[in-house]
Amino acid sequence: MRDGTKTKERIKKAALRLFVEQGVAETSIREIAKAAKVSQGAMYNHYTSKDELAWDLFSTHFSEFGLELRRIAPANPDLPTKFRAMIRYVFERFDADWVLVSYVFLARHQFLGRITRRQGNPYSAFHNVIAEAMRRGEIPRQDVEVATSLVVGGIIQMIDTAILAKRYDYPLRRFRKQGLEALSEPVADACVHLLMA
Amino acid sequence: MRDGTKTKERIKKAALRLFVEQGVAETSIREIAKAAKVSQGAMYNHYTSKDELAWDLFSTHFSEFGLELRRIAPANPDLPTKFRAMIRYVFERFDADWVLVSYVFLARHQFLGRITRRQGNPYSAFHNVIAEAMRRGEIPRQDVEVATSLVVGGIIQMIDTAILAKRYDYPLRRFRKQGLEALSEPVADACVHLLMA
Amino acid sequence: MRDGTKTKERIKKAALRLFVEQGVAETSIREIAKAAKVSQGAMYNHYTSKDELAWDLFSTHFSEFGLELRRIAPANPDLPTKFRAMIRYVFERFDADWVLVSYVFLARHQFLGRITRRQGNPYSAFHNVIAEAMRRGEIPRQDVEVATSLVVGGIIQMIDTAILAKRYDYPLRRFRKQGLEALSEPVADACVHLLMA
Amino acid sequence: MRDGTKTKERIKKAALRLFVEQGVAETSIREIAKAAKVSQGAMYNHYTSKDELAWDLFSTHFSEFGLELRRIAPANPDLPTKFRAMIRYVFERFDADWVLVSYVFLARHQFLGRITRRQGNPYSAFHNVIAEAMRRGEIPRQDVEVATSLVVGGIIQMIDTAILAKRYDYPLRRFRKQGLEALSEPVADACVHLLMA
DNA sequence: TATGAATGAGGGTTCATTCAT
DNA sequence: CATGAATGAACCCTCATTCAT
Repeated sequence: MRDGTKTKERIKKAALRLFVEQGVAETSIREIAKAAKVSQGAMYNHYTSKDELAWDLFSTHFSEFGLELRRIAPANPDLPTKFRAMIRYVFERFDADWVLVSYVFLARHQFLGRITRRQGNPYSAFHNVIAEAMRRGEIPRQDVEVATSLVVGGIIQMIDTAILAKRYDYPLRRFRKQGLEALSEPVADACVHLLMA
Repeated sequence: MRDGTKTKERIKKAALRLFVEQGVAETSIREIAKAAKVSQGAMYNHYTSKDELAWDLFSTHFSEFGLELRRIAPANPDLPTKFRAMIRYVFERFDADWVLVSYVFLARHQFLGRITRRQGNPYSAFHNVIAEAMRRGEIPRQDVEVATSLVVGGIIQMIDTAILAKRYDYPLRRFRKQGLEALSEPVADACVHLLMA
Repeated sequence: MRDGTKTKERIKKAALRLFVEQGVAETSIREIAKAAKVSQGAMYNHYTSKDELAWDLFSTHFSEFGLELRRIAPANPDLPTKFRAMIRYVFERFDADWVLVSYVFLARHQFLGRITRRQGNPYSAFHNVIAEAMRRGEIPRQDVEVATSLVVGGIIQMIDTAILAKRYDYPLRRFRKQGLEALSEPVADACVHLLMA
Repeated sequence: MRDGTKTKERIKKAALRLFVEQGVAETSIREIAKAAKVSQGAMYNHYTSKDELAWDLFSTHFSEFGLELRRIAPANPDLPTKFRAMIRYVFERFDADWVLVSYVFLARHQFLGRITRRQGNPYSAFHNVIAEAMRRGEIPRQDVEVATSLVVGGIIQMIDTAILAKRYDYPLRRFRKQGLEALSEPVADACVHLLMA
C-alpha cells in the first residue's frame, strides 16, 4: 500500500530472501517484518504464525512445480522431449527467480513429511513419466524408484550446485553467463541415456 | 565414565540423532544434554559451543568420506570398478549408521561455506575420478562439473530417498529388506552409462 | 502506562536503587524487571542491554552535574562564592535524591574510561574554576591537578561518608538531622582555605 | 612450588591484578586459576570461596594500612610531621605496589560494611590524630568527622587520580616520573593548612 | 595438595506471539 | 489492517563449587 506493493507480497518476498540467506529457524519474525517494512504485529494479520508463513511459501511453489510438470509432460510425445520440456521449465524458473527455487529446494526436508503423496509433487511427476515410458517400452524395465531417484537427483544436484555458485563462489560458474536453462538439453539427454542402460 | 561409555561419545551420539530428527537449530543444548545423560554445563567441557559441536560432527565425517573415497578410487583399475567401490562404501556406511550419514548429508548446506575446497571433499573425489577417466579416454569429453553433478546428485538422491524412507514411510521400501548397499552396483553402472552419452 | 507511571521511568528508578544497594554486576535484569514491575523482555524495548542501562544512568547524570556546575560557577564573583554555590548544588542534589548521586559516585570508576574528557565532567568544572582563580591571583600559584584533587577529594569524601551513613550506621550522623547541605558552607570555606597555603 | 613461588602467593598476585583490572564480580575463579597456573579445584584448597579470597585480600591490607598508620603517628611530635609521615607511607606503598593499593581503595565500598570500627582502620587512624591535635590545641576546634573526611578525601583522591593515570592516560602525569611519594609533603602541608581555618 | 570433569542454578538476551490503541 | 510495547518461556552459555581420582 505504502508503495503500491501489497503488504502480503512484500512479506513473502522478504521472508523468501531471508529464509534462503539464513535458514528458516535462523530468521526471526522481527527480521522479516523489518525487511518487509511492516510492523511485527501486522505480520499476524497475514499469517497466523511463522511456521504457517514458511509452510505456505513452500507448499504453494512446491505444488506449483508439481502441477506444472504434470501439465507439461503429456504435451510432449516421447521421453526425450518430455524430459527436455520438464527440465527446461525447472531451470527457467531458477533463472527467473533463484531465491524462490532455492527455498523450495532447501526447505524440502523440513516439510516433505507434510506433503500428501498425490498432489503436485515434482518427484512423482517424474516418477509417472518414467513409469509410463517403461510401460510403453521406450526404456528397459528397471526399478522405477531407483530410476526416478537418479534422474531427479541429477536435476536437483544441478540446482544445488547452482545455489552454491550463487551463494559462495563455487565451480560451475558457466551459468553465470548463460543461466541454468542453457544446460537443460544436455541434462535431459543424459537422463534419458542413463535410463537406456 | 558414569556407565563405561565416554561422555564425549554419548554427547556425539545424542547430538547426531537429535540433529537429524529435528534439525540443528531446532535442537537445544538442554535436549542434547538430557539425551546424553550429561548436565548442560558439562557439554561445554567438551565443546565450546553448540555450533562447534555441530561443525565438528559435520566436518569430521565429511572429510572422512572424502578421504576414504580418495583412497578407494586408485585401488581400482577403471571407472566402473571405481564407481562400484566408491558407491558401495557410501551405501555400506549408510546401512551401518544411517543417522551419521544423514547428518552429513542434511547439514551440508549449512556448512559447505566453511569447507576448504580441496581436502577430504566427497564431491571433489568424484570430480577427480571423472576428470581422470575423461583424460584417459574412458568416457567422452564433456563438462566435468555437469557430469559430476549428475553422478553425485544421483547418489545423494538415493540416500535422500532412503532417509525419507527411514523417517516417514516413503517409497523405495526395498532396502528395508536388503539395505542400500544392494543398490550400489546398479547405481554405479547407471552412472557410468550416463557418462557414456 | 499500567499505573500512570511511564515504564522507562520505573525501570530507571528500580535499576538505580538496586545498583546502589548491590552493585551493577550483582544486580540481574530479572531483579530490575521485577522491581520495576515489568517483564524481562520489556526491558529490552527500552535498553538494548544491561550495560546500556547502567551507562545511560551514569552518563546522563554525570554530565548533568558537570554541566550544572559549569553553569553555576560564572554566576558568582569570586572563589569562595563559586565554591559555596557549587558545593551547595551537589549537596542539595544528594539530599534530594541520594540514591542517584550515590550511583554516579560509586559507578564512576567503572565508566570513567568512556567519558570524554571535556564535556560535562564535574572534576573538570572544579579544575577550571581553580585554574581561573589562580590566573586572577585569587590564590597562589600551585599544581592545578593536585589542588583540584584535594578539593574534589574532600567533597567526594563527604558524600562517601554520607553514603556509608545511609547504608550502614556510620559516623557523621549529624546530617541525619540537617542534611548534607548544611555542611556546604564550612566545606567550601575549608577548600578555599586549603588553597591559600 | 612448580617454580619456587608458593601456590597461595601466586593466587593472591593473580587475583589482585585481575580484581583491579576487571573488578571482583567480573573476574571468575577460572580466570584467576588460569592466571595463577593452578587448577580450578586447587583454588579451594587455599580459599573456601571466591568471596573469602576477595575479603582476605582486602582486610589483610586494609588493616595493615590502619595498623601501620597507628604505629607511625605517635612516633612524630606534631600534626605536620605526623601527616607527612603517614601520607608518605601511603604514597610509598602505592609507588611500590599500586595494584595492591588500588584494590584496597577500589574494593572498599564493597567491604566496608564488614569492617569492625576499631581495628586497623586507616580512616580512624587519621580521625584519632586529628582529634588529638584538636585536644592539644594544635588546630582550632571543629567537627572532627568533617575534618577527617576532608583530609582523608584529599589523600584518597590523589590515589584515585593516580589510579586513573595508571589505567587510562589521565592528567597528573607528573608522578609518572617521580612517583606519588614526591607529593606527600605538599599534600600533608595542604591538609594541615586546611585544618587551620 | 592437585586435578579437571561434572553439576545445575542463574546470567543476559531473543523469540514468537498478544493486545490495547 | 497497522502499530509497537508487553509478555514470559526458552535459548545459549558461564559460574562457583564439588568430588572422584
